[in-house]
Amino acid sequence: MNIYDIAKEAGVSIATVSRVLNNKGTVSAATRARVEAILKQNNYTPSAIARGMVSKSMRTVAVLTVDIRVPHYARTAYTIEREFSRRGYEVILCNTGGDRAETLRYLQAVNQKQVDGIVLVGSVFDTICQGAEMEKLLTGVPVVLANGKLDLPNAYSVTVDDKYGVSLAVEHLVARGRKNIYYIKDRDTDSAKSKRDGFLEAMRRNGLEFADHVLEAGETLASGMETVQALLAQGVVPDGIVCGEDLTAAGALKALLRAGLRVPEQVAVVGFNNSDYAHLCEPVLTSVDNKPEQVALLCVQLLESSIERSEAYSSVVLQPELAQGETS
Amino acid sequence: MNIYDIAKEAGVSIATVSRVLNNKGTVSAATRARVEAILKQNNYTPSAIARGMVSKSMRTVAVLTVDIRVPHYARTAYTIEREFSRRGYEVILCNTGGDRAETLRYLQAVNQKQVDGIVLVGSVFDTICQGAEMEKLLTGVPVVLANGKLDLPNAYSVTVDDKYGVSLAVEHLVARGRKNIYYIKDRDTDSAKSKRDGFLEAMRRNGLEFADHVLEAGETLASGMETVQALLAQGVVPDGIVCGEDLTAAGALKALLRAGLRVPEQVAVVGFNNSDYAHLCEPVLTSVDNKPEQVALLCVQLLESSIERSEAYSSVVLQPELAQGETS
DNA sequence: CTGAAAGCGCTTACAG
DNA sequence: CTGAAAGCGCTTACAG
Repeated sequence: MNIYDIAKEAGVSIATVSRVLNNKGTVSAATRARVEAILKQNNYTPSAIARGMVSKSMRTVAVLTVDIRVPHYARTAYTIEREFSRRGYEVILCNTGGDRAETLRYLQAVNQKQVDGIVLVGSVFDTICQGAEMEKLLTGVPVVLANGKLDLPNAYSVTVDDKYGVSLAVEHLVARGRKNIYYIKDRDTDSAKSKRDGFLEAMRRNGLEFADHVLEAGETLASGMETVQALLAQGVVPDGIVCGEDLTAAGALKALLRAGLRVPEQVAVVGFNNSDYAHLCEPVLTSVDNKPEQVALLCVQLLESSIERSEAYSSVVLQPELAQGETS
Repeated sequence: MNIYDIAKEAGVSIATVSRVLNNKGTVSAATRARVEAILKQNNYTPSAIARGMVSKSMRTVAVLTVDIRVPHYARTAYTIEREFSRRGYEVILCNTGGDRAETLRYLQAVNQKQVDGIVLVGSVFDTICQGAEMEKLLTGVPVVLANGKLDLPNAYSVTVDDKYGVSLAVEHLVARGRKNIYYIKDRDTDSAKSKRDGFLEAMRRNGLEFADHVLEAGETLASGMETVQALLAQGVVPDGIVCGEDLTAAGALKALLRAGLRVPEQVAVVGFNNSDYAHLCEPVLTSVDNKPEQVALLCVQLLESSIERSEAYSSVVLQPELAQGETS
């Protein structure tokens, strides 16, 4: 059932049907009523593909992220999807695994589908999306990065000041009298580096020893746990641990509890993301809230303005806050 | 840059360009080489919309779920997305919130976009998708349900035997000598009811008291905690608790630990989903593994067969397993 | 207020 | 092996 069938049944031209469909142009009340009745009784739905053919838009945006199973990405992607849905867009989800080749594949695919915009969720993308090949794909379509930066004329970013976030955590521990503070770093993205820098700066500012106080871990619960176990095995008992992720913080907490240490009395722990993971911990993890919902909402607003009014916007930086739990 | 531009530059017809693009029909080696060179040097990408116009397919599927932030849905949706991506499809993500009106909106949208298939993730959809209005939207496109059932000729389902899963948990506790076992039920979906039935049946089978042993809770950590706190406040100390979700189980565990009870020595706890939540708990939660990745993979295989070969498949039921942790 | 016609960018029989 | 033409289902100037 297409617009021709409707036109025939209503005894009008397809142009008229199109007009009532889109409430555009002028149609006499009588004609409109007749066409609408036929539309209804045939349960007609216009083809978005045919419409896209002429408008060059399918009202679809692509969200590329590393892995939707990571709660922080899920929260961000969720809000992005909901906000775009309210605005009449569908969202294509892409799990790139942080892999360059996969990212390229996805960008090619959504480029062929002529998405109206792209949002890149995660700090990895500012490194991954370098190079002429990538830039070609990211050009000619509005792009916005959540927690990343890209030097392209059509790319905007919404970031959280990760460095400040970690420094908040350190200052918090210092205010509670902690001096022997360690940091667990879990990745090598720009964001992970800023966090580490925030740690180092805050430690220096407070005149605390920080040499060898940055521990490298993987992005898993087990790795957080093992890292702290290794530290304890060396005979080092910190009085504070700051982590770049709640997941590693939960692992750290596990290691401490299993070693019979009391948290926060003997060792305080602070995580990052203020996720469900933090709330699940017993005691509940103190964590840096980096506001993924706000980031997501701003991303959508920037992208929508870019798409619909092709306006130029500046990028936005949000300040994180400390969410007090019971581990500090 | 469209196919006409390429044709002109290569001095051939658009039909020939289309042939080399699709490796269809026959093209002389010389012509092919010339066209390919021009394609490359212009960085040409065919419009998926125009292709969709003729093929009536955008090679896109829609995944409707309640809320991608729920880890179990995230794991399912992740695998679905990855598997479809490998097969050359993009995935549209829809967070319906379990709401009927929203589900309808999403179905209308993806219907207009003529998606090639729909996967419904979650037990809510078998109740939500009842009614003529819904069925009209779900007709004419292959549909597959993960953890749900729908009585439509074109709808298949992959389910996990939830009832059996919970009975596994009960038998496990009984085998460890537990007798005063409670169940925490957190929703009212068909799946939640099967789980409860699994509890009741297993208790009956073992000759254990089960009247008033089903506690109603919300789908949150706090609610799981409060439910157990209320039970303890009544002076009841169970020796085993089975939960319909890891999240409520984590809450239950929290309540027990805070009440100074030892887990599993005094009270054993079993969750459901074998999620990261379970692993985060200290001690690590024993949990029923309901294999979301397997479910997702089967969904994709069923849907793909339906789409590409329009074959009829029967639905699949998977058996869950118990994942032994430290709380039992 | 309404219709005929062109155009969006492809694919696919059909001729040759 | 190659090209002319029709068709996919719409929207949009342009006439009238």
